[in-house]
Amino acid sequence: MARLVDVIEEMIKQMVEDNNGSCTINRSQLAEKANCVPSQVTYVLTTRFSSGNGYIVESRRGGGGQITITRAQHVTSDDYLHRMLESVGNDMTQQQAKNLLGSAVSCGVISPKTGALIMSAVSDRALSKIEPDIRSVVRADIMRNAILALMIS
Amino acid sequence: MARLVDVIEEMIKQMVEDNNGSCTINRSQLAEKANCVPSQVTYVLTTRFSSGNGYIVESRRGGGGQITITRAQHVTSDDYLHRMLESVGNDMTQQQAKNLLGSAVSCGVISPKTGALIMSAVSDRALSKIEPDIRSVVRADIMRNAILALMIS
DNA sequence: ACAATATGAATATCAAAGATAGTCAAAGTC
DNA sequence: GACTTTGACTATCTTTGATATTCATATTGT
Repeated sequence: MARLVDVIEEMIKQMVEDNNGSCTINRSQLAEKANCVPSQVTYVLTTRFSSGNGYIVESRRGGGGQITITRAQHVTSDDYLHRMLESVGNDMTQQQAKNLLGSAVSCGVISPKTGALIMSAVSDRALSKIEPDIRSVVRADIMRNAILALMIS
Repeated sequence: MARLVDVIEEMIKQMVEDNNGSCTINRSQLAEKANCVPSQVTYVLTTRFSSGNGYIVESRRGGGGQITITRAQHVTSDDYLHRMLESVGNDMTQQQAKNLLGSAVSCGVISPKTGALIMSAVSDRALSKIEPDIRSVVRADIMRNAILALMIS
């Protein structure tokens, strides 16, 4: 008996592949199709389509709400970014971020401007309201999402 | 299922573009055309045509009342970024961020790539580890820092 | 004629209801 | 013990409608 997670994961991946690397779903509808509660879809998305897995997930609530899943495309020159992504661990200090971005800039993978932009987003200053004990975890999350955005666009 | 907000937003944008960056509407008439209550038009104007989105909305009540929507012309991108920075309040929802960046992209102030990059950094997904009650405050912090980075570089 | 007021015609506001998606913890499964 | 499944509760966005506000014009009192 196939697990629900696997069924839903397959359904979504199918839709993404059938649609040029991106698809938009309605959570409740998909849940009904898969015969499960809506939050199960959310669970699958967070465990199988996280940024670490190479996907970007965007959503909107409210009337006509929807979820869009996009697969990051690995083009040849994205190898560096790919490794960069993998090298982002569970947490990341400001200094680590600076080093990582500095390397990418000096390799010409990203422009100095882009480097400065991302650095500003993960700086201690930008994250000052976050409790110190989870700050570097959030920083890693943001960094991963930023790298994915670079890979996609 | 198209959302009413999207339909009305499109109608207004079309009229603005068809008319050299500015148009004057009659709220009740537009509401009738879109098959909705008049206040829905007001809602669209406040959520999609705010000054943060690069529009100026003026209105008059009473007999012959009307609403004029004008696309603000931002002379320099620096100017635009300045206004953008000012329009970031104490907190910011994901949707607000998306609107703000979308406007900047469509005005050509930032590239789609940069827009996607910043969006990824302030997405709910990137900030999921932050407690919900301060998440939008942190989002605003990051957004402000990112805009500053754009202004500097 | 003039000023004050009443009337009708718009738009603004705000809160309630509706429609989705997210969160989290408890229970279940392997 | 880690992963999955469920569902009650929460957060966010949209839609609707009742009420308030504003403006132009007509009417009235002197």
